[in-house]
This record gives sequence, structure tokens and C-alpha cells, in this order.
Amino acid sequence: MISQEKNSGSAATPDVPVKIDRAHPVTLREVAEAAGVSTATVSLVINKKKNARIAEETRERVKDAIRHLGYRPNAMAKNLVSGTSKFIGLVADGVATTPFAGQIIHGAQDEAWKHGYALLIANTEGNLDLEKDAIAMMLEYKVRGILYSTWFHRPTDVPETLRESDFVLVNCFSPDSSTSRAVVPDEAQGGQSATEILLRGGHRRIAFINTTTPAPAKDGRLKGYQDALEAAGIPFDPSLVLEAYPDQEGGYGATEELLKRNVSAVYCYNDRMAMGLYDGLRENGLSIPDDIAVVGFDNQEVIAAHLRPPLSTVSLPHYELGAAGVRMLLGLDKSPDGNLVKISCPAVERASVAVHSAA
Amino acid sequence: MISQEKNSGSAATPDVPVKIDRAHPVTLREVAEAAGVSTATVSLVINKKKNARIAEETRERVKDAIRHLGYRPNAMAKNLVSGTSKFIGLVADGVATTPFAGQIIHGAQDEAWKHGYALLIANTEGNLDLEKDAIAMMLEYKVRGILYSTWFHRPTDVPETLRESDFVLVNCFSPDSSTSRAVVPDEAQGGQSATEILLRGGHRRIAFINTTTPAPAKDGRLKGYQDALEAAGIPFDPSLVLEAYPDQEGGYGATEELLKRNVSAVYCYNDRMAMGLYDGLRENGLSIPDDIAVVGFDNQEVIAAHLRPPLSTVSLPHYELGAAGVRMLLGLDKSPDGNLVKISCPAVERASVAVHSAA
DNA sequence: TGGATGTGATCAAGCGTTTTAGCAAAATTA
DNA sequence: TAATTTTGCTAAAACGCTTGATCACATCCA
Repeated sequence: MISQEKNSGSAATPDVPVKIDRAHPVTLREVAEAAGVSTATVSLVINKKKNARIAEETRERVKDAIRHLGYRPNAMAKNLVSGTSKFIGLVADGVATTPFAGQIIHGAQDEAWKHGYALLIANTEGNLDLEKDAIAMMLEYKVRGILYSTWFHRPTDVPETLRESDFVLVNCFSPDSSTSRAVVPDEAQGGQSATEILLRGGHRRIAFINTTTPAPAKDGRLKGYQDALEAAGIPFDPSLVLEAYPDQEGGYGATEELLKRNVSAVYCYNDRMAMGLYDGLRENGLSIPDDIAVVGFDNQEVIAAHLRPPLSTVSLPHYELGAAGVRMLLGLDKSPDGNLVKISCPAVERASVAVHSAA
Repeated sequence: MISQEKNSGSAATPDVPVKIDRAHPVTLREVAEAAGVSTATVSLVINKKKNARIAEETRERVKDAIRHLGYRPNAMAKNLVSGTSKFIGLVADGVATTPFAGQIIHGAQDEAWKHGYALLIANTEGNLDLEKDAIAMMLEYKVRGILYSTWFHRPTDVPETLRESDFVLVNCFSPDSSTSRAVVPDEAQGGQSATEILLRGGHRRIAFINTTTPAPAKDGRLKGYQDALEAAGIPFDPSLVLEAYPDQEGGYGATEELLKRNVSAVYCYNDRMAMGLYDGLRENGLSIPDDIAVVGFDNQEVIAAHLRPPLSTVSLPHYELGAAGVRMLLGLDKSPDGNLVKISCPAVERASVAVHSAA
């Protein structure tokens, strides 16, 4: 009332900084009173309703009042009316364990934001009770849908409560693919790309150090290796496939066996193995890429980009997984190809494979 | 009505799996009707109100109805009434750039959850418009407060809108510390711990390769180095402090200068420099830790734990920063020590420093 | 001049909860 | 037996917003 009288005379209310009373936020009604209109009118102005008929003069008056009072809409009230929130839930089983999960979050967050959604995240660290609570919380907040993600690519059971909402599996998949949508990395294509880097480098005799741990990645990356060889007309030689534990020690430990194979290039199951292999090769007086070329998998920046020489590898597209998960959830990707989307793993070429001088 | 009649006879309604109609979620009123009571009663039962007088028999009837119908409270409605949500906002300037930010999120998430809060995150990647929108969104959702975090420790300006809510700076601080609370890593203590690892290893002549980039970490880590020396009664020799760009190349490039200093140990500004230094030393035929001992800073797992030999270093407590931020926000830490809390950086000893055999 | 059309804004119902005040019946006391 | 207290439950007013139905008035066309 008071401020209305004070300002009703001047057309352009100065954009004064506002004293904010946090205890009692400004409401629609107060704005309406200040502007001398009904709450309905204010609502229409705020939401820029297309076919709302509001005089330009009134519109300005309302906007001034809003600025003047420092009004913030109450999203809770808004959502109550609309019945659905602008949230997308993301439950992850391990933010802690790895830098990877962060990228899924990041991709999901960016894409969600692009479409006006905010991310509600929960980290369960594998704890099933926590997971149940997290999903319940998200359901109570009437999220638009839930992204259920794992930190490494694997099959997973779909928690029952997840089905109370729209959901998409990210970096994991259900054995029963008919009742759930999922987004996963294309391991086979990645393995093929990795191998192709070496083929392009002129190598014909290429070893593959696979992991000992069973996983979709183990099979996929091997298949990609075989596919690439086949496409290049090189017969697959099983004796060139070694196996080791997928870490630095594993790679280091595989050196000796590898050297017996007399190859000119190696494709490692992951970057950490490659890192260990670097040490092993060096100790044997071999230089990379001249004596032996190496590619990894994962593109773990901190490792791959900073080894000497920098490691050629293939990216696990975690950012893209998150983003694609959101798109799938919102039905934005016109993917007629069913419930499982595979995201490609792009090659990242660095100096661990020499450029091929025409043979 | 129908289901009420069906069940009103039997005391214990079997816990039947429920057909869930996602289009029209079950409401309090429906539960009330099914149980033959008022919504008030149902609400009272759900919230286990202490001084509500409800007959045990009624209570059970309501609980049955809830289970039976698969009722989920609507958090929006709840919050509308209470005027405040159970959200804590986290705005980060770079989830992408580094594995670190993920840890802040993780710590914040765990601690928030512990107190019944959910995390609403926004990644601004340094974009100010995005940041403004993100904060606005959080304010509209009536978050309990906002954690404003940066991916590396630095001074920052506090966005105006942030002040419309409770907030805590995490991993950053305002030049004007009187108007804002902040949680940061204790760089000086960390630098001291790092140096002490070497001192305990029996080293007296210790070089420090600092960064060339100005930052609180640069000053703090140097101060810690000096403090440790002083405490050990070793005079500070400025010529033992080198500077290089804080990455692998920088560390590698500093090798030559370092070797001129004739030291038995080096403390590097960060793990990436140490990683480069490893290469440089190796090329010079020096072995770690026998010829020269090395410690880093940051404890970037993928690097530090997997170098050969594994790198002794000091942890940047990102998880703790996030958790402490939440505690500070909620006023749970009885920290009488003002607006700035420093979190300690614990030493992580590995094999890059030999154990001291009594001199 | 009067019906039709268009314009600018308001009314009021409703979204799903919580919560206070209060009512009726049962239990207790005097 | 009557007065009082206790017990069990409900009515109804918020909370802050959206939206379809309406209304008063001005303009237009014939």
C-alpha cells in the first residue's frame, strides 16, 4: 500500500536495491497489491502467457513492483499446481570411487539444465538402503524421471521402486532389456577404434592385454580388437591376447610375457595398465613409440595426457552418457533403435603411436 | 470406498503389491477415504506426531491403507506448508575440469543426507549467467542454504543474489571475510606436513619446487615448508626454492635446475609436477627414493598411488570440505573461531621417501 | 441504435499437505 | 448422578500459485 502510493506517480520506478527480509519472502499477493492489480494478473505477466491480454502499461507496473520488492516465485507452490516438478533425479553408486562418475553428473546436469530441469543427486555408494531412501525422496519430489547410474559399465538389477517413475539406466543395463531403457558405452566400437589407431600406424602384429575381470568391457573390447583385425585382413591370433589385472601393477607385470610375443604394438584394456606397461617397457630399454607402440582405453586424463610420451587411447564418453540419459528420459532422441543406446567411444590420438610413414 | 469395504473386516490387510497409476498419484485424501478417517488423522499418523491422540486400531488401519494404495507423500505440498524445503544447493564452477569437484559434491551429499537434506547441484563451469540462473533456481526452491564452491582454492567474489539465502563458500573465500563464512584447506599445515615427511626421512637439505602461478596454495605451501624447517632448526635457504609451471612438463623441466642444488629430497607443489620430475630424475639415472626422495601435494589418486614408486604426498581434503561446508551451513559445528574454517591436509606416506634408519 | 466482437482484468476453485481449535463420547472423579 | 477430564478424531484455514470462467467496458459494423 505505502510503496504503491509512493511510486504510482513515476512511470519508471528506479531499480533500487531491495532490503530482503529472509524470514518473510515476498509473495505474489504482495506484488499484486503493490502494483494495484490482482494476483492473477501478476501471474500472467510473470509467465508471459501468450494469449493473456494485459495492457503494456499494466505489464510495466507489475514488472516494476516485482523488481522493487525483489520478488522470487515459490517453486514449491508452482509445482504443487502443475503436479510435476522440474527435477530430474540422478542416483549414482559411486561418486567417490572415481573421477568418472563426476562426468556423468556433469553431462546430465548440462543437458537437464538446457531443458529447464535441475538435477537432484544422490550417492548411494552401493548401499541398498540408502538407495531406496534416495529413490523414495525423488519420487516424493515428483521428479520428472530418474537416471540410475553405475560407475563402471555393468549389468544391474532394477530396484522395484524405480519403476514408480520414468527412469533410464546409465552406464549399466538390465538383463531384461524389454522393460527398461539404458545408455551404455559402445565397448566394441571403442576396441575397434583403439586397434585401428595401431593399424593406421602401420602395425600388423598387435597384442591385446585384456583384463582378467569379467565385464561387458572385457568382451566388448576384445570383440572390437577382432573386428578391426578382420577388417584389415589380419587373421586373429589368440596367442596375442594376454590377460592381467586391470591396474598399473597388472600392466607392469604383463611386460615379460608380452615381449615374448614379438609384437610391434600393444592395445591395453585400460590406461592404468598402459601406465604400468610403460614402466615395464622402459626397464627393458624399449622406447615408446619407436620400439613398441601403445594404446590404452578410458582416456583417464590425468594419466593418459601426462605420461611420457602422452598415451593414445579411446575415451569412455561419460559426459555423453549422462547427457544422452537425460535426452532419452525426456524423449528427445528420436532413437527408433529400441531400449538400448550405445554411445561411441572416440579415439584420442597422442604420441604413443608413431605416424605411419608410407611403407 | 470399495476397497474400504473389502478390507474393513480383516485386521491385517495383506501387503499386496500395488498397481501404480503414474498419471494420478495417490493422495492423502484417498488414503483417508480408504481408511475411513479424515486427512488430518492420516497426516498425524504419517508424521508420528508425539502428542497426537490416535487409537492404536485406527493407526493400523491407516498404515494398512497407505501400504495398500502405495501412497507417497507429495513433498511439494509439504514444503509449501512448511515454507522451507529440505534442499541444500551446491553450485560448483567446475565439475568437469577435475576429479576434485566430485569429491566436494560427495562429501556435501553424504553430510546433507545425514541430516535429512537432499543436494540440488548446479555446475556453472565459470559462466556467470548460468551461475545467476542456478542461484535463482535454488532460491525459488527455497533451499535451506547454498554451498558455493570452486574447483581450486582461491579468493572469489560473492554473487549478490547469493546473499538472499544462507550460504557458505567452499574451497574459496571472500576478500571481505566479515560478511561470509567459508571452508578452505589448510595449505600451510599441508606444506608443513609434506616437508615433515622428508625431515622424518632424515633429509636436511630439501628443495621446494613451487608453482609460478599466484594462488593461496602457492603462499601457503611455501609457508608450511618454512615452518617445518624452522621447527627442525634448519635455516631457510631461498636458493632451494625453485618455481615451475604446476604440471607434468613443469616438473620435468625443473629437473636440471634441481640437480644443481645438490639436495637429497624434493617437495613438489603438486603431484603432477612430481610425476614429471620422476621422468626427469630417471633420465638422469637417479633412483627414487635412494638417490633422491620426493613428496608431492594433492594426493591425486590416479597419479600418486600408481607411480613407481608410489608417491608420498598430502591430501587435499575435498570430501571433508564438502561435508564441513554443510555442517557450517546448518550450524552444526560449534566453531567459535569465526567465519573461516581451515580443514587439515593429512599426509599420505608411500614409497617415494625411504624410512629413516637412525643416523 | 443495437448486436457482435475485442480488450483488460478479476474471481474463485483447486493443487496436497499441515495444524490449530474444537467437538462428541468415554472415562474418571466427587 | 453430575461435573470434570481424557481420549479420539474432524473441520477448516492456511501455504503461494495457476487457470478457466466471467465480467465490465470500449469499439466496431451494419
